[in-house]
Parts: sequence; C-alpha cells; structure tokens
Amino acid sequence: MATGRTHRPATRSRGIPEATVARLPLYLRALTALSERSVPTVSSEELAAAAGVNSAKLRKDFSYLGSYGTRGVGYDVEYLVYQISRELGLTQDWPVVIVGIGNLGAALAGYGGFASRGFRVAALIDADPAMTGKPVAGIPVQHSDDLEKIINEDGVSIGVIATPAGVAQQVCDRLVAAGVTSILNFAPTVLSVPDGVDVRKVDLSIELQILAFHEQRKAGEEAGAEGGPDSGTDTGAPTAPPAARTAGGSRKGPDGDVPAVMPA
Amino acid sequence: MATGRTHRPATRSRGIPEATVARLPLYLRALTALSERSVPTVSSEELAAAAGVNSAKLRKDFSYLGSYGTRGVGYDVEYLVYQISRELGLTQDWPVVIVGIGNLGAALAGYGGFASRGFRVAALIDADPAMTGKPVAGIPVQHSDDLEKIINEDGVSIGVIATPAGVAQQVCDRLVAAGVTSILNFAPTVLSVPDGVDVRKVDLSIELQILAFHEQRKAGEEAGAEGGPDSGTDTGAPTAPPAARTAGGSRKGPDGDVPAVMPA
DNA sequence: CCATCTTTGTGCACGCGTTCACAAAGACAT
DNA sequence: ATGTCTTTGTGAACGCGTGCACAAAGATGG
Repeated sequence: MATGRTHRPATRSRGIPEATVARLPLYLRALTALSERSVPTVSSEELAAAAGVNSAKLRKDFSYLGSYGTRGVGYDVEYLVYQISRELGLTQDWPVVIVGIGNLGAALAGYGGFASRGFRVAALIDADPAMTGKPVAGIPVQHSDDLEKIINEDGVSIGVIATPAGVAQQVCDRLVAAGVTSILNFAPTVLSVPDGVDVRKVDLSIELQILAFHEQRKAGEEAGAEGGPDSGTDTGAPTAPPAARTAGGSRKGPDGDVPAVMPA
Repeated sequence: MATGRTHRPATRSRGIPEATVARLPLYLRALTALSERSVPTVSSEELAAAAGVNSAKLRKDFSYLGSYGTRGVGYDVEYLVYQISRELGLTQDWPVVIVGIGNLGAALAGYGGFASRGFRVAALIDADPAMTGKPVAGIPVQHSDDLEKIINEDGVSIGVIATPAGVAQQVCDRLVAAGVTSILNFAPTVLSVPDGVDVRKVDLSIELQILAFHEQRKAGEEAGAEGGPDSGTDTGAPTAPPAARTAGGSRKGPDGDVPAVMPA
C-alpha cells in the first residue's frame, strides 16, 4: 500500500467500515467498465472477480450501503454506480490544488484521473518564481504567496502536496490554516495535522522497500531449504550484544558476508 | 493507503507481521534522519513520535526483529538502522525497471528515492518507438521489444508499471514471464498474477475518492445537525431513480490522449 | 553492594476485518 | 400456484493488529 491513514482509530464513519470505504472506488471502477459495455446486471461473484476481491466481502461491503441487489439476479449496474458515487461524494465537484510543481506535480496535473470523476484541478502552486505563470498541463502555475487567497476563493478543501520533504510540513500547515481539511501527501514525511483533517500518503520508497522485503524472503527461502520454515531458530535472544557494534558485527558469521540469503 | 496488497492471506513472513513490515521503512527513515544528526541513541517514545506511531506499537514491532534495545537507555541508532536495513533487504542492490515513460514514468525515473536506498533504475522501457534512445533523467529509454532481454541481463526482479491501464496487464504478464516477482503498479487496474508474485498498487484516484468520502461526511455533519449521523437518512432507496444517472459513463472522451496514467 | 529510576519487552484483552455457511428472497419454469 | 434454482444478505467464528499496563532488565548514584 502506497498510502496510509494518519492515526484516527478507524472511526467507523457513519457505520461504513474504513476498509469498505477503501474498496468502494475499486468496485466503482469495475462497475463503470461494465456500464460502458452496457452490461445491465452483475452478480457479486462476477463483480468480485473483476475487482479482485472475495465475493462474500463484496456482498458485506454492499450491505453497509443498503440492499441494492436482487436475489437470484444480482446488482443493477447503473444503479449501483450511482449509489456508490453518491456515497463517495463524487456527485459533486471537488476542487483540488496541487502544491509543488516539479516532475511529480506536473505528472499529477496531467493525470486524467482528476478530471474524469468529480475532481477538478483548481490551481497549481509552486514556490519558484520562475514557474509562476508558466502553463503546466494547460493550467498556469501560481506562486505560493497566493496560496491562501486561491484556497479561499475557490473553496478548496482537498490539497495535494508534491513538494520536497523539507517544506511539506510547512506547506501542510498553510493549507490547513487556509481551510483545507483533506490532504494527499506525496512527500516522504510524516505530516502532523490537527484533528478533523484527513491525511493520506503515497510513498514510493516505502512501497519499494516492502517489496524488497518480500523479494529477499523469497530468495532466502529457495536457497535455504534446510531448516524448514525457518533456518535455525532465529528467536535466539543472544543474537546480538545490546549496544556495541555498529555494523552488526556481533557474532554471526553467516550475516555480514551473506547478502541476500540467510534471513537470520 | 495508496497501496494494497493483492490477496495473499497476510502470510506472516518469517514471523514478522505484515503490518510491522509496512512500518519498518517509516522507522528507518526517522532513524536515518537521527543518524545524520549524529544522535547516538533514541527511546521508543521519541522515535515513535518521529514516525507518527504509538510507542507500544513500535516496541512490539522491534520485538519481532529481536532485542535490539537497552532498557533504561533506548535503541542505538546506527545499530538499528543497520538491522532494519538488513531485514528489509536494503543492504543489497535491487535493480528496477520502469515500464511506461509518460509523465508519471519520467517523474518516477527522476525520483531521488530510488537511488538513495538500495534501489537502482536499471532501465526505462516504453512502447513508443519515438521515445527509444531518448534520455530521461539521464537514462536512455529502451523499446519494449527488448523487455525480456533487459530483465534477464540485469537480473531484475522488481518492476514498476506506469503505463496506461489498457496495457498494464499485458505488460505485467511479460514482466512476470521474464522473471520479475515483485511489481509496483501505478496503473488503475487490478492485476492478476500467479502465486509467488507480489503486487502493490499506488492509485491516485482511489486515494482522492477516499478523501472525498470523508470530506463529504465532514460537510454533512456540520450542515445536517438535525438528522444526527447522516443528513437525511439516505438509506432511503427512493433517493434516485434506479438507472438514471450517467455519472461516469457519459463523457469519457478524454481517453486516448491520457499519456502515462488513465482515469479511474 | 544496594536502592532507585528509566525504559524495554510482552502478556493480555479488545475491536476490526475477513471468511464461512446458510437461511431468506425472488426469478423462472411448469 | 407451486416447486426449483439462483443469488443475496448476514449471523457467527476466527484471526490479526492495536494498545494497555506491568514486570524485568539494566543504568546510575550513593
């Protein structure tokens, strides 16, 4: 997962579990595809397959929205598209500002996903004076001095941060102070925000590192076929001295030299 | 979260919970920052604050790795950096290929997060012949015809997909067939892969839609102080005609022009 | 060497999320 | 109208993740 919620004890908003909310966009996408192919109805089994989830989970998810299906038949595609769109708040227009128009910011500005479904890029903001006025994806970049003004005038409540990590918190603070209550953070930093503000983060490094972990595990597994599920009771508490060696030089012969294999 | 694992019943890899693995990169980042400031030791409380998590959670997470702390003192920063790096497999070099060099792919290619920690962009691949040979972020783009060759020669096991949704599955299949076993997917599609292949996805649309949901809820709460948890008992089935709204199905003209990423 | 103080490591309980399995509901054929 | 067949909606059980609260461990001072 490239993103993660910032604390909040999973406040089951209005009775809909957070995990379900996170899947609704997935269902919506699959349903939209069906709609474009003029498919009238779909069963939970089919839709679940298209969305890559368990059919029971899908049915339970939908049950939180209401009883929109017909037993023996399935779900009406158009109707469900509308219901989910409404539930997600996509029937209204959400103006969004993107702060930090570097490579990533520019890519986001040109991202079709914005315009297509309820979201509208209200403004592009960058701190570099050289960028001001320059059009990116057809939208002129505005200077960050005007951040507050822009947000107030357009009634923006969702902000996207694509700045360097160093200034992300600062930008975040200004956005929040100006009235933004939802933030999508692409900067590799933990943002702290007051209660009532939602932050979701998208972090490439973290995703890659998680993949690397599993990749390493796979490599280690196929190599060390000896110890069964685990190579040698790693639970060993005496594995390392409390706070001595820096490079983990503590005695583990098969550690410093063995790179990929041997999880130990 | 912008990402999500593709099925796999939370296989507690080698005893380390998946949730913990997902947080290790966060700890590592915070620790690296401390290391750069030459801070020798850190308590679970301090580190937890820096990483934005609960200190008990952090201690429990570390307990899965071993007993690397010293009671009454805390954790040795350098030592912990090494241990986590090793656990995540970052002590080795991971060659990565990026497929689909549109706006997003180019932005990813130039992303500093790659080079900084164990990851190396081994190749940029695009299907457009006009792109072939053209340097992006200092790396010449190669044609997708050579995809298999590139992966085999460099021993690439991690692939990043930044293509339009329409060809993502196809690209994925070729990557997997060529030997890639971990995929980071930026295309708005559910990828199906054989067992043993990890897929993580980063989906901008989904993140925005989740934010919109909460944003709507916030707006509804402060406005509809009457109905309590919801503004007007929306459960009411009669809210909308069964098959009227064409919300998304209508204008999706802008489709062929979308370069790197496709709308939801 | 003993007392005190700090901080880790973890047993335990709780809650969310997932999955199974099945009864209820409706379509459809006869 | 009745029976059969399909598919939904959900009760219940299970497992993972989280957070509390505390005992154990070690540092530090006298």
